[in-house]
Amino acid sequence: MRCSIKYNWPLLVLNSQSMSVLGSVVHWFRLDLRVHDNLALRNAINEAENRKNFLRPIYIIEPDILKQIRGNRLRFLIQSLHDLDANLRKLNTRLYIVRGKTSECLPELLKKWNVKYLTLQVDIDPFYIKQDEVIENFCDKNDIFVVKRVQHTVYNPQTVLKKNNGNVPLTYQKFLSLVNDIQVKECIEIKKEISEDCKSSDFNSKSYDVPSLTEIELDESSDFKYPGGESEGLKRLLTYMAKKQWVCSFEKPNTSPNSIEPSTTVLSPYISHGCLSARLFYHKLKQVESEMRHSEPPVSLLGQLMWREFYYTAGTGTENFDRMVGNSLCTQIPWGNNKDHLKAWSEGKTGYPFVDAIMRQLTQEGWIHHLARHMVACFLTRGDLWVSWEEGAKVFEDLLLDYDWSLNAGNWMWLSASAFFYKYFRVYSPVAFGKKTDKDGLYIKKYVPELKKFPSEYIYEPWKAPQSVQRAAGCIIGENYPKRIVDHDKVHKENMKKMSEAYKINKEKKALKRPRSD
DNA sequence: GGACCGGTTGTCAGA
DNA sequence: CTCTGACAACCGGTC
Repeated sequence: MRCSIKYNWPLLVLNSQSMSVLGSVVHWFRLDLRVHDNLALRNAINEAENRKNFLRPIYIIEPDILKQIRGNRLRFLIQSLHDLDANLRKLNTRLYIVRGKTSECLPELLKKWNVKYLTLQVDIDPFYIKQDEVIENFCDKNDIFVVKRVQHTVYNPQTVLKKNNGNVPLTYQKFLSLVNDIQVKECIEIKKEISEDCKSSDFNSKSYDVPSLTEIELDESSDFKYPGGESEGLKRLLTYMAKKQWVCSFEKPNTSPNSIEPSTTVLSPYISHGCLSARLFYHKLKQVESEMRHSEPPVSLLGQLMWREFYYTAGTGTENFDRMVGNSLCTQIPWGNNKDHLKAWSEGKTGYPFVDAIMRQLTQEGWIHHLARHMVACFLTRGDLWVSWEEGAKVFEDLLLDYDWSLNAGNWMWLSASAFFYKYFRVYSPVAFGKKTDKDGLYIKKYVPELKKFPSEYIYEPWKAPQSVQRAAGCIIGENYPKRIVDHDKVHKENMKKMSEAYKINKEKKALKRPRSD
């Protein structure tokens, strides 16, 4: 179990000055790329100042990550690191970028720097859990005190699970009832400049600088829609919180998935990277809501934040949460394995313009509206292509700026009707759904420019356009834009039957597992 | 055990 | 333009 450890050593234990000068305190940044509301960072600063130790806030860039994540997310990360460095410098410290494999270079540095105290944020992604175990073992053996803080969510998922007798709350309402009476603590502030004594001799070394975008072969010149960083995140938060009427009347299902400019806040990339504290968002929302009548969860803005908490709780309390097999929450469904369909979907070449527009916006900008995610996730899985939600989740992991381990797996299970949501007969139509908020298909015309000149009448179903219309629009279906890869009307009904079968088997299995009461 | 309720966000036809 | 029911009938939580 990962919980924060309280630090109680009396300060008098270490009183030799020569000893304390040699020691270092490290705060290890991962998914908490901010100075505000960062308790682990403040713990590190206090410890360094009290003991006159060197303070080294670090971030580790793994060589693999440059290959693993695509341009948009990598760019967001690098921008966030630049901003973090700048914000740390305002406090008279800096960010030390370390390059290498964490399991190798971190123990080496902890020794080299004579680190006595390491602080970090608890993260629940199995990747981090595994990595942390290695590092914590090393620290244990080398008398390095480790302080871990839960600060990526408003509530501590472990606390919520405990309140539910160790069980994962399976409905949103149940989750809300569990957190209803939990008091949310105020945010942490770090304002005071850090003492000169905490600067090590290598403070000005360029070798620890944040790499430039050009250095890692990313375009620096373009104007980016969602620049990374704490400063951007805070600015965005304050801009939206100032629109009090908008905040209080927000209802998610009434926002548009296909407006040209986002109809929601796009705070998610900042929260997922920890550029913005979820708790700060919570308190700001509470403050605005206290002033007037407002919408309520699940549809309100606060409700959106609670969805994140809901999935974090489920992800924390479930083995193999990001997989179907071995995942107790997930209905076992015999998904197919059509690689061509998966490829067409991920590249925005399904022949369904609305689906393709969404996938292309995702590739280009790294963000799509939540309901747009519904559309394409349903289409890939239970709606049309019958491809496993795990495949879709991998593509989202690659492309989304706001990629988050527990939210990604949780939402994919929701949309594929594998967990949390079960009304599999509610299928999104790739033709009808987008029309509700964008009758003329302006969104499609922006992201699928081949179809720019198509008349609105055919923009959602270009295969229906007569040859003469296709020629006039300069786009022949099957040549300049793909023919649709499946017939939605036909295939979604077949898939519903398959879902029904899978549910039936699932039910029988569950009945077998249930202990008999005689 | 069983009945009932409610679930952020479906679609289509018809009133 | 908004509302309704049919479609076919899911699940978890509660009493």
